[in-house]
Amino acid sequence: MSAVSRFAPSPTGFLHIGGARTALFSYLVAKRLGGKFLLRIEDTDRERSTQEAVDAIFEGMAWLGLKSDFAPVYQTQRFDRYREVIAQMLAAGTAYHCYCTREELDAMRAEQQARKEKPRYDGRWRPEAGKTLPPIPDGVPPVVRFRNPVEGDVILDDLIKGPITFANHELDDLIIARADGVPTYNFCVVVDDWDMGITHVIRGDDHVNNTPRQINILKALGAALPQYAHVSMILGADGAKLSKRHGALGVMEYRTMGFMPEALLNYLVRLGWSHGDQELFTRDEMIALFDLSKVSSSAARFDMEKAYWVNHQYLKVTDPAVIEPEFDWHLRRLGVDPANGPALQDVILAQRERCRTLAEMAEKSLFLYADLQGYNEKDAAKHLTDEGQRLLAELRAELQLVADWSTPALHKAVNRFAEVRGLGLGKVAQPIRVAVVGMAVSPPIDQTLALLGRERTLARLDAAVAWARPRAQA
RNA sequence: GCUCCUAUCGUCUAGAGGCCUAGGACGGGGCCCUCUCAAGGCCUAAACCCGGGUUCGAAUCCCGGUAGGAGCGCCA
Repeated sequence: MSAVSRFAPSPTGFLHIGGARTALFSYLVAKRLGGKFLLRIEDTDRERSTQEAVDAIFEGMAWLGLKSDFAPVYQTQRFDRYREVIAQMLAAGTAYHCYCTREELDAMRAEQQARKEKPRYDGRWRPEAGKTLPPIPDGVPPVVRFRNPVEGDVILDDLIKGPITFANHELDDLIIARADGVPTYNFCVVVDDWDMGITHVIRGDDHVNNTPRQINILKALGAALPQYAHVSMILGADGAKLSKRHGALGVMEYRTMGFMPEALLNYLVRLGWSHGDQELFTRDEMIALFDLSKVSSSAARFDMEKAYWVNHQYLKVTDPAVIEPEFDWHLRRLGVDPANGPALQDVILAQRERCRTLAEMAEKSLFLYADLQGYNEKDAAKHLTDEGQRLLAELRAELQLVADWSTPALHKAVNRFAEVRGLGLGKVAQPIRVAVVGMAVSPPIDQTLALLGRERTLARLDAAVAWARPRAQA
Protein backbone atom coordinates (compact mmCIF):
# COMPACT_ATOMS: atom_id res chain seq x y z
CA MET A 1 0.00 0.00 0.00
CA SER A 2 1.49 3.30 -0.98
CA ALA A 3 1.80 6.13 1.50
CA VAL A 4 -0.77 8.88 1.67
CA SER A 5 -0.56 11.75 4.12
CA ARG A 6 -2.75 14.76 4.53
CA PHE A 7 -2.78 18.22 5.96
CA ALA A 8 -6.18 18.97 7.40
CA PRO A 9 -6.62 22.51 8.63
CA SER A 10 -9.91 23.99 9.70
CA PRO A 11 -10.45 27.21 7.81
CA THR A 12 -10.87 29.60 10.68
CA GLY A 13 -7.88 31.80 9.94
CA PHE A 14 -4.70 32.11 7.95
CA LEU A 15 -2.07 29.43 7.64
CA HIS A 16 0.15 30.03 10.63
CA ILE A 17 3.67 28.91 11.21
CA GLY A 18 2.78 25.83 13.26
CA GLY A 19 0.34 24.66 10.63
CA ALA A 20 2.94 25.25 7.96
CA ARG A 21 5.41 23.05 9.79
CA THR A 22 2.84 20.29 10.24
CA ALA A 23 2.00 20.55 6.55
CA LEU A 24 5.68 20.38 5.68
CA PHE A 25 6.25 17.29 7.82
CA SER A 26 3.23 15.58 6.23
CA TYR A 27 4.44 16.51 2.81
CA LEU A 28 7.95 15.24 3.47
CA VAL A 29 6.76 11.95 4.86
CA ALA A 30 4.63 11.27 1.80
CA LYS A 31 7.35 12.29 -0.64
CA ARG A 32 10.00 10.35 1.19
CA LEU A 33 7.93 7.23 0.77
CA GLY A 34 7.13 8.04 -2.82
CA GLY A 35 3.51 8.55 -1.82
CA LYS A 36 0.86 11.22 -2.11
CA PHE A 37 0.11 14.30 -0.09
CA LEU A 38 -3.33 15.83 0.07
CA LEU A 39 -5.14 18.76 1.54
CA ARG A 40 -8.42 18.42 3.36
CA ILE A 41 -10.47 21.34 4.54
CA GLU A 42 -12.18 20.56 7.83
CA ASP A 43 -15.07 22.92 7.58
CA THR A 44 -17.82 21.14 9.45
CA ASP A 45 -18.01 24.04 11.86
CA ARG A 46 -20.16 26.27 9.64
CA GLU A 47 -20.08 29.03 12.23
CA ARG A 48 -16.35 29.62 12.16
CA SER A 49 -15.28 28.47 8.72
CA THR A 50 -14.89 31.12 6.06
CA GLN A 51 -14.03 31.20 2.40
CA GLU A 52 -11.42 33.87 3.08
CA ALA A 53 -9.64 31.47 5.40
CA VAL A 54 -9.78 28.71 2.80
CA ASP A 55 -8.24 31.07 0.27
CA ALA A 56 -5.59 32.19 2.74
CA ILE A 57 -4.59 28.60 3.39
CA PHE A 58 -4.32 27.85 -0.32
CA GLU A 59 -2.30 30.99 -0.81
CA GLY A 60 0.11 30.05 1.97
CA MET A 61 0.52 26.49 0.76
CA ALA A 62 1.09 27.68 -2.79
CA TRP A 63 3.70 30.21 -1.74
CA LEU A 64 5.53 27.54 0.24
CA GLY A 65 5.35 25.20 -2.71
CA LEU A 66 3.62 22.44 -0.77
CA LYS A 67 1.56 21.05 -3.58
CA SER A 68 -1.29 18.69 -2.98
CA ASP A 69 -1.39 15.69 -5.27
CA PHE A 70 -5.18 15.73 -5.45
CA ALA A 71 -7.91 18.32 -5.51
CA PRO A 72 -8.63 19.49 -1.98
CA VAL A 73 -11.36 17.66 -0.11
CA TYR A 74 -14.06 19.60 1.76
CA GLN A 75 -15.76 17.82 4.60
CA THR A 76 -18.95 19.75 4.05
CA GLN A 77 -19.26 17.99 0.70
CA ARG A 78 -19.17 14.58 2.28
CA PHE A 79 -22.21 14.69 4.54
CA ASP A 80 -24.00 11.94 2.64
CA ARG A 81 -21.13 9.61 3.22
CA TYR A 82 -20.96 10.43 6.93
CA ARG A 83 -24.69 9.82 7.30
CA GLU A 84 -24.32 6.50 5.57
CA VAL A 85 -21.61 5.36 7.98
CA ILE A 86 -23.59 6.56 10.97
CA ALA A 87 -26.59 4.55 9.81
CA GLN A 88 -24.36 1.49 9.51
CA MET A 89 -23.02 1.97 13.00
CA LEU A 90 -26.47 2.46 14.46
CA ALA A 91 -27.56 -0.76 12.77
CA ALA A 92 -24.48 -2.59 13.98
CA GLY A 93 -24.95 -1.35 17.53
CA THR A 94 -21.58 0.42 17.67
CA ALA A 95 -23.45 3.72 18.00
CA TYR A 96 -26.70 4.70 19.68
CA HIS A 97 -29.12 7.57 20.16
CA CYS A 98 -28.85 9.72 23.23
CA TYR A 99 -31.67 12.02 24.26
CA CYS A 100 -29.89 14.03 26.89
CA THR A 101 -30.42 17.76 26.61
CA ARG A 102 -27.57 20.19 26.79
CA GLU A 103 -28.85 21.25 30.17
CA GLU A 104 -28.69 17.71 31.49
CA LEU A 105 -25.16 17.35 30.15
CA ASP A 106 -24.08 20.62 31.70
CA ALA A 107 -25.49 19.55 35.04
CA MET A 108 -23.70 16.21 34.75
CA ARG A 109 -20.38 17.90 34.11
CA ALA A 110 -20.88 20.37 36.92
CA GLU A 111 -21.56 17.59 39.39
CA GLN A 112 -18.55 15.60 38.28
CA GLN A 113 -16.28 18.56 38.54
CA ALA A 114 -17.62 19.31 41.99
CA ARG A 115 -16.62 15.77 42.89
CA LYS A 116 -13.21 16.42 41.30
CA GLU A 117 -13.78 13.84 38.65
CA LYS A 118 -12.92 14.04 34.99
CA PRO A 119 -16.08 15.30 33.30
CA ARG A 120 -17.58 12.72 30.98
CA TYR A 121 -20.81 11.28 29.68
CA ASP A 122 -22.22 8.80 32.17
CA GLY A 123 -23.72 6.43 29.61
CA ARG A 124 -27.33 6.80 30.68
CA TRP A 125 -28.62 6.11 27.14
CA ARG A 126 -26.05 3.48 26.34
CA PRO A 127 -27.76 0.20 25.59
CA GLU A 128 -26.54 -2.75 27.64
CA ALA A 129 -27.79 -6.28 27.87
CA GLY A 130 -30.49 -6.42 30.52
CA LYS A 131 -30.57 -2.63 31.01
CA THR A 132 -33.80 -0.64 30.64
CA LEU A 133 -33.27 2.68 28.95
CA PRO A 134 -35.16 5.77 30.13
CA PRO A 135 -38.39 6.60 28.28
CA ILE A 136 -37.75 8.63 25.18
CA PRO A 137 -38.72 12.22 25.88
CA ASP A 138 -40.94 14.19 23.52
CA GLY A 139 -39.47 16.89 21.33
CA VAL A 140 -35.84 16.09 22.03
CA PRO A 141 -33.96 15.34 18.83
CA PRO A 142 -31.32 12.78 19.71
CA VAL A 143 -27.61 12.94 19.09
CA VAL A 144 -25.69 9.85 18.07
CA ARG A 145 -22.97 8.59 20.35
CA PHE A 146 -20.21 6.12 19.67
CA ARG A 147 -20.28 3.06 21.88
CA ASN A 148 -16.74 3.06 23.15
CA PRO A 149 -15.37 -0.18 24.60
CA VAL A 150 -15.19 -0.15 28.38
CA GLU A 151 -12.54 -2.77 28.87
CA GLY A 152 -8.91 -2.86 27.95
CA ASP A 153 -6.43 -0.31 26.70
CA VAL A 154 -5.81 1.49 23.47
CA ILE A 155 -2.17 1.65 22.56
CA LEU A 156 -1.17 4.45 20.27
CA ASP A 157 2.25 3.76 18.84
CA ASP A 158 3.14 7.31 17.93
CA LEU A 159 5.88 7.76 15.37
CA ILE A 160 7.24 10.73 17.29
CA LYS A 161 6.27 10.16 20.88
CA GLY A 162 6.51 6.40 21.04
CA PRO A 163 3.88 4.13 22.57
CA ILE A 164 1.17 5.81 24.61
CA THR A 165 -1.39 3.79 26.50
CA PHE A 166 -4.94 4.92 27.25
CA ALA A 167 -7.38 2.96 29.37
CA ASN A 168 -10.73 2.55 27.67
CA HIS A 169 -12.53 3.27 30.90
CA GLU A 170 -11.09 6.78 30.75
CA LEU A 171 -12.83 7.37 27.46
CA ASP A 172 -16.51 8.22 27.27
CA ASP A 173 -19.05 7.81 24.51
CA LEU A 174 -18.43 10.79 22.32
CA ILE A 175 -21.05 12.37 20.12
CA ILE A 176 -20.53 11.56 16.46
CA ALA A 177 -23.61 13.29 15.11
CA ARG A 178 -25.28 16.38 16.49
CA ALA A 179 -29.02 16.69 17.07
CA ASP A 180 -29.33 18.37 13.68
CA GLY A 181 -27.62 15.42 12.05
CA VAL A 182 -24.33 17.16 11.31
CA PRO A 183 -21.45 14.83 12.14
CA THR A 184 -18.69 15.98 14.47
CA TYR A 185 -14.99 16.37 13.97
CA ASN A 186 -13.68 13.18 15.53
CA PHE A 187 -16.03 11.17 13.41
CA CYS A 188 -15.45 12.96 10.11
CA VAL A 189 -11.72 12.64 10.50
CA VAL A 190 -11.99 8.93 10.94
CA VAL A 191 -14.25 8.37 7.96
CA ASP A 192 -12.17 10.65 5.77
CA ASP A 193 -8.86 9.08 6.69
CA TRP A 194 -10.36 5.70 6.08
CA ASP A 195 -11.96 6.56 2.72
CA MET A 196 -8.89 8.36 1.48
CA GLY A 197 -6.56 5.57 2.42
CA ILE A 198 -4.49 7.81 4.67
CA THR A 199 -1.52 5.85 5.94
CA HIS A 200 0.13 8.62 7.95
CA VAL A 201 -1.77 11.00 10.16
CA ILE A 202 0.54 13.85 11.08
CA ARG A 203 -0.96 16.61 13.17
CA GLY A 204 -0.48 18.82 16.19
CA ASP A 205 -0.06 17.12 19.52
CA ASP A 206 -3.17 18.79 20.83
CA HIS A 207 -4.86 15.85 19.10
CA VAL A 208 -3.14 13.13 21.10
CA ASN A 209 -6.07 12.75 23.45
CA ASN A 210 -8.48 12.39 20.54
CA THR A 211 -6.53 9.60 18.99
CA PRO A 212 -7.64 6.65 21.13
CA ARG A 213 -11.29 7.49 20.42
CA GLN A 214 -10.55 7.70 16.72
CA ILE A 215 -8.75 4.39 16.86
CA ASN A 216 -11.75 2.79 18.55
CA ILE A 217 -14.10 4.10 15.89
CA LEU A 218 -11.79 2.84 13.17
CA LYS A 219 -11.77 -0.56 14.83
CA ALA A 220 -15.56 -0.56 15.14
CA LEU A 221 -15.69 0.14 11.42
CA GLY A 222 -13.27 -2.65 10.70
CA ALA A 223 -10.88 -0.17 9.09
CA ALA A 224 -7.11 -0.44 8.95
CA LEU A 225 -5.33 1.90 11.33
CA PRO A 226 -3.05 4.59 9.95
CA GLN A 227 0.21 5.43 11.62
CA TYR A 228 0.09 8.49 13.79
CA ALA A 229 2.65 11.18 14.46
CA HIS A 230 1.92 14.03 16.82
CA VAL A 231 4.03 17.09 16.36
CA SER A 232 4.65 19.37 19.30
CA MET A 233 3.73 22.97 19.01
CA ILE A 234 5.76 26.02 18.23
CA LEU A 235 6.07 28.61 20.96
CA GLY A 236 6.78 32.29 20.65
CA ALA A 237 10.25 33.65 21.37
CA ASP A 238 9.19 34.24 24.97
CA GLY A 239 8.12 30.64 25.43
CA ALA A 240 4.43 31.50 25.47
CA LYS A 241 1.93 29.81 23.27
CA LEU A 242 1.44 31.46 19.92
CA SER A 243 -2.02 32.85 19.30
CA LYS A 244 -3.55 35.52 17.11
CA ARG A 245 -3.44 37.70 20.14
CA HIS A 246 0.16 36.82 20.84
CA GLY A 247 2.58 36.91 17.97
CA ALA A 248 1.09 34.26 15.71
CA LEU A 249 1.80 35.32 12.18
CA GLY A 250 0.42 34.02 8.94
CA VAL A 251 2.87 32.46 6.54
CA MET A 252 2.32 35.31 4.11
CA GLU A 253 3.57 37.77 6.68
CA TYR A 254 6.91 36.06 6.47
CA ARG A 255 6.85 36.84 2.79
CA THR A 256 6.29 40.48 3.60
CA MET A 257 9.18 40.34 6.03
CA GLY A 258 11.36 39.22 3.16
CA PHE A 259 11.71 35.48 3.58
CA MET A 260 12.23 33.14 0.68
CA PRO A 261 9.73 30.28 0.91
CA GLU A 262 12.47 27.66 0.73
CA ALA A 263 14.34 29.34 3.56
CA LEU A 264 11.28 29.46 5.77
CA LEU A 265 10.74 25.78 5.10
CA ASN A 266 14.37 25.07 5.98
CA TYR A 267 14.07 26.93 9.25
CA LEU A 268 10.82 25.15 10.03
CA VAL A 269 12.14 21.69 9.27
CA ARG A 270 15.00 22.21 11.71
CA LEU A 271 12.58 23.25 14.40
CA GLY A 272 12.17 19.91 16.08
CA TRP A 273 13.94 17.80 13.54
CA SER A 274 17.65 17.33 13.03
CA HIS A 275 20.03 15.35 10.93
CA GLY A 276 23.31 15.40 12.78
CA ASP A 277 24.88 18.82 12.60
CA GLN A 278 23.41 19.80 9.26
CA GLU A 279 21.57 23.11 9.24
CA LEU A 280 20.86 23.75 5.58
CA PHE A 281 18.85 21.42 3.40
CA THR A 282 17.60 21.66 -0.15
CA ARG A 283 14.09 20.44 -0.67
CA ASP A 284 15.41 17.21 -2.16
CA GLU A 285 17.63 16.67 0.84
CA MET A 286 14.71 17.23 3.18
CA ILE A 287 12.72 14.65 1.30
CA ALA A 288 15.58 12.18 1.28
CA LEU A 289 16.56 12.62 4.91
CA PHE A 290 13.46 13.57 6.87
CA ASP A 291 12.59 11.02 9.50
CA LEU A 292 9.74 11.33 11.98
CA SER A 293 11.56 9.22 14.53
CA LYS A 294 14.16 11.99 14.74
CA VAL A 295 11.58 14.65 15.47
CA SER A 296 11.70 16.02 18.98
CA SER A 297 8.59 15.55 21.06
CA SER A 298 8.99 18.72 23.06
CA ALA A 299 7.78 22.16 22.07
CA ALA A 300 10.19 24.53 20.36
CA ARG A 301 10.45 28.29 20.33
CA PHE A 302 10.47 30.29 17.17
CA ASP A 303 13.76 32.19 16.99
CA MET A 304 13.56 35.04 14.53
CA GLU A 305 17.34 35.59 14.58
CA LYS A 306 18.04 32.10 13.40
CA ALA A 307 15.27 32.27 10.84
CA TYR A 308 16.92 35.39 9.45
CA TRP A 309 20.24 33.65 9.35
CA VAL A 310 18.81 30.75 7.37
CA ASN A 311 17.16 33.17 4.99
CA HIS A 312 20.43 34.98 4.51
CA GLN A 313 22.18 31.72 3.69
CA TYR A 314 19.60 31.13 0.97
CA LEU A 315 19.89 34.62 -0.41
CA LYS A 316 23.64 34.18 -0.65
CA VAL A 317 23.64 30.99 -2.68
CA THR A 318 20.36 30.76 -4.53
CA ASP A 319 20.37 31.39 -8.27
CA PRO A 320 19.44 35.07 -8.70
CA ALA A 321 16.92 34.03 -11.32
CA VAL A 322 15.00 32.23 -8.58
CA ILE A 323 15.18 35.19 -6.23
CA GLU A 324 14.23 37.72 -8.88
CA PRO A 325 10.43 37.34 -8.81
CA GLU A 326 10.31 37.71 -5.03
CA PHE A 327 12.64 40.69 -5.14
CA ASP A 328 10.49 42.24 -7.81
CA TRP A 329 7.47 41.77 -5.56
CA HIS A 330 9.21 43.59 -2.71
CA LEU A 331 10.34 46.50 -4.85
CA ARG A 332 6.83 47.03 -6.15
CA ARG A 333 5.57 46.83 -2.64
CA LEU A 334 7.77 49.80 -1.81
CA GLY A 335 6.18 51.68 -4.65
CA VAL A 336 8.98 51.65 -7.18
CA ASP A 337 9.02 50.40 -10.73
CA PRO A 338 11.70 47.71 -11.10
CA ALA A 339 12.05 48.71 -14.74
CA ASN A 340 13.30 52.13 -13.69
CA GLY A 341 16.76 50.95 -12.76
CA PRO A 342 19.38 48.23 -13.16
CA ALA A 343 18.59 44.59 -13.90
CA LEU A 344 17.25 42.93 -10.78
CA GLN A 345 19.65 40.01 -10.91
CA ASP A 346 22.64 42.36 -10.92
CA VAL A 347 21.29 44.12 -7.86
CA ILE A 348 20.67 40.82 -6.11
CA LEU A 349 24.25 39.80 -6.77
CA ALA A 350 25.55 43.07 -5.36
CA GLN A 351 23.29 43.15 -2.31
CA ARG A 352 22.76 39.56 -1.21
CA GLU A 353 25.77 39.48 1.05
CA ARG A 354 24.57 42.33 3.20
CA CYS A 355 20.84 41.62 3.40
CA ARG A 356 19.19 39.07 5.59
CA THR A 357 15.80 39.59 4.01
CA LEU A 358 14.40 40.62 0.65
CA ALA A 359 12.52 43.43 2.33
CA GLU A 360 15.84 44.77 3.53
CA MET A 361 17.36 44.29 0.10
CA ALA A 362 14.53 46.18 -1.54
CA GLU A 363 14.84 49.01 0.90
CA LYS A 364 18.60 49.24 0.48
CA SER A 365 18.19 49.21 -3.28
CA LEU A 366 15.59 51.94 -3.45
CA PHE A 367 18.25 54.48 -4.43
CA LEU A 368 18.72 52.60 -7.69
CA TYR A 369 15.11 52.96 -8.72
CA ALA A 370 13.89 56.22 -7.29
CA ASP A 371 15.14 59.70 -6.58
CA LEU A 372 16.92 60.33 -3.32
CA GLN A 373 14.75 61.55 -0.47
CA GLY A 374 17.46 63.74 1.02
CA TYR A 375 20.62 62.66 2.83
CA ASN A 376 21.04 60.85 6.07
CA GLU A 377 21.75 63.71 8.43
CA LYS A 378 24.67 62.22 10.31
CA ASP A 379 26.31 60.79 7.22
CA ALA A 380 25.96 64.06 5.35
CA ALA A 381 27.42 66.01 8.23
CA LYS A 382 30.38 63.71 8.31
CA HIS A 383 31.10 63.29 4.62
CA LEU A 384 29.49 66.09 2.65
CA THR A 385 31.86 68.59 4.18
CA ASP A 386 33.73 71.41 2.53
CA GLU A 387 36.51 69.02 1.69
CA GLY A 388 34.14 66.32 0.60
CA GLN A 389 32.33 68.71 -1.66
CA ARG A 390 35.55 69.77 -3.37
CA LEU A 391 36.56 66.16 -3.79
CA LEU A 392 33.22 65.32 -5.33
CA ALA A 393 33.42 68.17 -7.77
CA GLU A 394 36.83 67.06 -8.95
CA LEU A 395 35.84 63.44 -9.09
CA ARG A 396 32.76 64.29 -11.07
CA ALA A 397 34.93 65.82 -13.75
CA GLU A 398 37.04 62.71 -13.97
CA LEU A 399 34.16 60.29 -13.95
CA GLN A 400 32.63 62.13 -16.81
CA LEU A 401 35.62 60.98 -18.84
CA VAL A 402 35.01 57.31 -18.07
CA ALA A 403 33.81 55.91 -21.35
CA ASP A 404 33.13 52.35 -20.32
CA TRP A 405 30.79 52.62 -17.32
CA SER A 406 31.64 49.25 -15.82
CA THR A 407 32.67 48.05 -12.40
CA PRO A 408 36.35 47.45 -13.35
CA ALA A 409 36.64 50.79 -15.12
CA LEU A 410 35.03 52.64 -12.26
CA HIS A 411 37.17 50.77 -9.81
CA LYS A 412 40.26 51.96 -11.63
CA ALA A 413 39.02 55.53 -11.91
CA VAL A 414 38.11 55.93 -8.26
CA ASN A 415 41.26 54.25 -7.03
CA ARG A 416 43.49 56.35 -9.23
CA PHE A 417 41.68 59.47 -8.08
CA ALA A 418 42.40 58.63 -4.44
CA GLU A 419 45.94 57.58 -5.18
CA VAL A 420 46.85 60.75 -7.02
CA ARG A 421 45.74 62.77 -4.04
CA GLY A 422 47.43 60.50 -1.56
CA LEU A 423 44.14 59.68 0.09
CA GLY A 424 42.89 56.41 1.46
CA LEU A 425 40.04 54.96 -0.55
CA GLY A 426 37.74 55.49 2.39
CA LYS A 427 38.28 59.22 2.26
CA VAL A 428 36.92 59.25 -1.25
CA ALA A 429 34.40 56.45 -1.25
CA GLN A 430 32.38 57.66 1.69
CA PRO A 431 31.52 61.09 0.32
CA ILE A 432 30.59 59.47 -2.98
CA ARG A 433 28.37 57.04 -1.18
CA VAL A 434 26.48 59.69 0.67
CA ALA A 435 26.16 61.68 -2.53
CA VAL A 436 24.75 58.88 -4.66
CA VAL A 437 23.05 56.62 -2.11
CA GLY A 438 21.95 59.17 0.43
CA MET A 439 23.77 57.43 3.22
CA ALA A 440 27.11 55.88 4.04
CA VAL A 441 26.16 52.26 3.42
CA SER A 442 26.08 50.46 0.09
CA PRO A 443 27.82 47.73 -1.87
CA PRO A 444 31.45 48.42 -2.88
CA ILE A 445 31.64 51.86 -4.42
CA ASP A 446 32.60 50.70 -7.90
CA GLN A 447 29.65 48.31 -8.02
CA THR A 448 27.36 50.92 -6.61
CA LEU A 449 28.26 53.41 -9.33
CA ALA A 450 28.06 50.80 -12.04
CA LEU A 451 24.58 49.82 -10.96
CA LEU A 452 23.43 53.40 -10.63
CA GLY A 453 24.53 54.25 -14.13
CA ARG A 454 26.43 57.13 -15.56
CA GLU A 455 23.66 59.66 -15.84
CA ARG A 456 22.28 59.22 -12.37
CA THR A 457 25.72 59.14 -10.82
CA LEU A 458 26.82 62.39 -12.38
CA ALA A 459 23.54 64.08 -11.58
CA ARG A 460 23.71 63.04 -7.96
CA LEU A 461 27.29 64.17 -7.64
CA ASP A 462 26.22 67.55 -8.97
CA ALA A 463 23.34 67.68 -6.57
CA ALA A 464 25.55 66.81 -3.63
CA VAL A 465 28.06 69.48 -4.54
CA ALA A 466 25.28 71.99 -4.89
CA TRP A 467 23.87 70.93 -1.58
CA ALA A 468 27.18 71.05 0.27
CA ARG A 469 28.82 74.18 -1.15
CA PRO A 470 26.59 76.85 0.40
CA ARG A 471 26.78 75.10 3.74
CA ALA A 472 30.56 75.07 3.61
CA GLN A 473 30.66 78.75 2.88
CA ALA A 474 28.17 79.66 5.59
C1' G B 1 -9.48 17.78 39.70
C1' C B 2 -8.60 13.66 36.21
C1' U B 3 -5.93 11.74 31.74
C1' C B 4 -1.88 12.34 28.48
C1' C B 5 2.73 14.67 27.00
C1' U B 6 7.46 17.21 27.83
C1' A B 7 12.32 18.60 30.37
C1' U B 8 20.76 19.26 27.46
C1' C B 9 24.03 26.27 26.64
C1' G B 10 19.63 32.51 26.15
C1' U B 11 17.45 29.72 21.46
C1' C B 12 17.29 25.29 17.86
C1' U B 13 19.55 20.85 18.70
C1' A B 14 23.63 16.30 18.77
C1' G B 15 23.64 12.46 22.21
C1' A B 16 20.20 5.20 21.49
C1' G B 17 25.02 3.16 29.02
C1' G B 18 31.60 3.94 28.41
C1' C B 19 33.61 7.59 22.08
C1' C B 20 31.26 13.50 26.95
C1' U B 21 36.90 17.37 29.51
C1' A B 22 28.82 17.13 26.80
C1' G B 23 29.42 18.41 20.05
C1' G B 24 27.20 21.76 16.15
C1' A B 25 24.25 26.07 14.75
C1' C B 26 21.84 30.97 15.83
C1' G B 27 22.61 34.88 19.02
C1' G B 28 26.53 37.27 22.50
C1' G B 29 31.86 38.81 23.48
C1' G B 30 36.93 39.39 21.36
C1' C B 31 40.63 39.53 17.42
C1' C B 32 41.93 39.59 12.09
C1' C B 33 40.53 41.34 7.17
C1' U B 34 38.42 45.95 5.18
C1' C B 35 36.26 52.05 0.96
C1' U B 36 31.03 51.76 4.26
C1' C B 37 27.72 47.94 5.60
C1' A B 38 28.29 43.13 5.22
C1' A B 39 30.57 38.60 4.17
C1' G B 40 34.67 35.62 5.68
C1' G B 41 38.53 33.57 9.14
C1' C B 42 40.15 32.57 14.16
C1' C B 43 39.27 32.62 19.46
C1' U B 44 35.80 32.76 23.62
C1' A B 45 31.77 32.57 27.51
C1' A B 46 27.48 29.53 27.95
C1' A B 47 23.64 23.63 29.40
C1' C B 48 22.51 17.67 31.05
C1' C B 49 15.54 20.49 36.26
C1' C B 50 15.99 18.09 41.41
C1' G B 51 16.29 13.53 44.35
C1' G B 52 16.65 8.48 44.66
C1' G B 53 17.76 3.87 42.45
C1' U B 54 19.80 0.00 38.46
C1' U B 55 24.99 -0.60 36.76
C1' C B 56 31.94 -1.52 37.28
C1' G B 57 30.07 2.95 34.68
C1' A B 58 24.08 7.21 33.48
C1' A B 59 22.87 13.28 29.93
C1' U B 60 21.30 8.41 28.25
C1' C B 61 17.51 3.08 31.81
C1' C B 62 13.74 2.92 36.20
C1' C B 63 10.99 5.41 40.17
C1' G B 64 9.53 9.83 42.75
C1' G B 65 9.37 15.03 42.93
C1' U B 66 9.28 19.86 40.56
C1' A B 67 8.16 22.86 36.51
C1' G B 68 5.82 23.64 31.85
C1' G B 69 2.14 22.13 28.26
C1' A B 70 -2.21 19.65 26.01
C1' G B 71 -6.96 17.47 26.48
C1' C B 72 -11.47 16.61 29.35
C1' G B 73 -17.80 20.42 24.01
C1' C B 74 -23.93 18.79 20.13
C1' C B 75 -15.27 23.23 18.45
C1' A B 76 -11.79 21.59 15.17
